[in-house]
Amino acid sequence: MKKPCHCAQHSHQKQELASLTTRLRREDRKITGPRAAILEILRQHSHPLTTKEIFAELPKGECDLVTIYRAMQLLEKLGMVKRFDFGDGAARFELVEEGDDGHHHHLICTQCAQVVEIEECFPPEIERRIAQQNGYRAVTHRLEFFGVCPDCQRLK
Amino acid sequence: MKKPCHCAQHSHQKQELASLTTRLRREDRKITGPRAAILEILRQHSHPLTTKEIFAELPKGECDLVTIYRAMQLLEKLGMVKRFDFGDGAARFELVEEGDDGHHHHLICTQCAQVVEIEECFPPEIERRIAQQNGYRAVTHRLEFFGVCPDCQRLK
DNA sequence: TTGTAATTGCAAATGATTTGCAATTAATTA
DNA sequence: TAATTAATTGCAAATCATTTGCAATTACAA
Ligand SMILES: [Mn+2]
Ligand SMILES: [Mn+2]
Ligand SMILES: [Zn+2]
Ligand SMILES: [Zn+2]
Repeated sequence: MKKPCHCAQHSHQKQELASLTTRLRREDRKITGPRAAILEILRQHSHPLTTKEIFAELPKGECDLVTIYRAMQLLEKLGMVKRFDFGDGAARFELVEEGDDGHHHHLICTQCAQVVEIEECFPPEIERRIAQQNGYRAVTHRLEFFGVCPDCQRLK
Repeated sequence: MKKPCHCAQHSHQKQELASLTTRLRREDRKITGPRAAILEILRQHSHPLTTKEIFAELPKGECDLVTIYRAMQLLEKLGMVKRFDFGDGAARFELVEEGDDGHHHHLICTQCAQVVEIEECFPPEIERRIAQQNGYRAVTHRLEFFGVCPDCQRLK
């Protein structure tokens, strides 16, 4: 049996798993094998995953693809994951910290699909102006960047 | 037979239609009934249209839905239309002026889907910084705004 | 342990888009 | 103007991601 590790990094992760299951139970949801496994996989990745990428990482037979689709719908509704759209027809999901809305953007390589998490956001003042000029309320945006990553430039 | 009209507006449209067919022929493409009809519909709209919106506007029996899908693929490849993704599963297309790449954005009402064409773009200097910091080249972006339009605010 | 609502698997349905293929046609060419 | 041919089209069927119906299973509160 492994000794439990209490370093900052791992205690953070443990914390997270507990808080995730708590969030589910708070909504009268059950912690099931498939859900725990899905959350675990999402926790191990810093970039958004497609439904079938999650499926592929799951020990074979752990659960049906449909179950993942249903889980992602639920988790999104509960605000536990954020859905992203890279424009290739498959939705991607990323875990969201409690209390956060998960809004952020990515830079995706058009050749190998490598993903970089982006800190920058569309300037709020410009967005406010756009909303105001058109009389729209509660305006937000979807934004993703595309380009050629360093590796793919080399292979040119 | 109707007399030809030479007012600014119509001559502009004629010009455009001619230039559109020219662009096609330049690539050894044929000007067919369906294509002319599709281009004509696109010319009459200032917002992007889905394939089935185009289909619906076409005189019934004018052409098959598949033909529109194929036409949009061709027109996109030739740079005559720009494809947009509002995240609802259906691609939208807008005519692009010759020599232009059609890059721009929209503000979409999340309740009634009303669309506003947006002039603003993501600040180039910030995009340049994002590209540089990550070693990416040829970086561009996809960006759409979402909010509640004036009409839908009233109906609240 | 029991009761019950939540969850799951499996098959089938959807909806958008693509593909195969034989018949049709626009645009040359003779 | 008629013959020639590559491009185009219609129709059916195939794909792909995602959703839905339903009966069997299960988490978990009492
Ligand atoms: Mn991310
Ligand atoms: Mn537009
Ligand atoms: Zn943003
Ligand atoms: Zn832009």
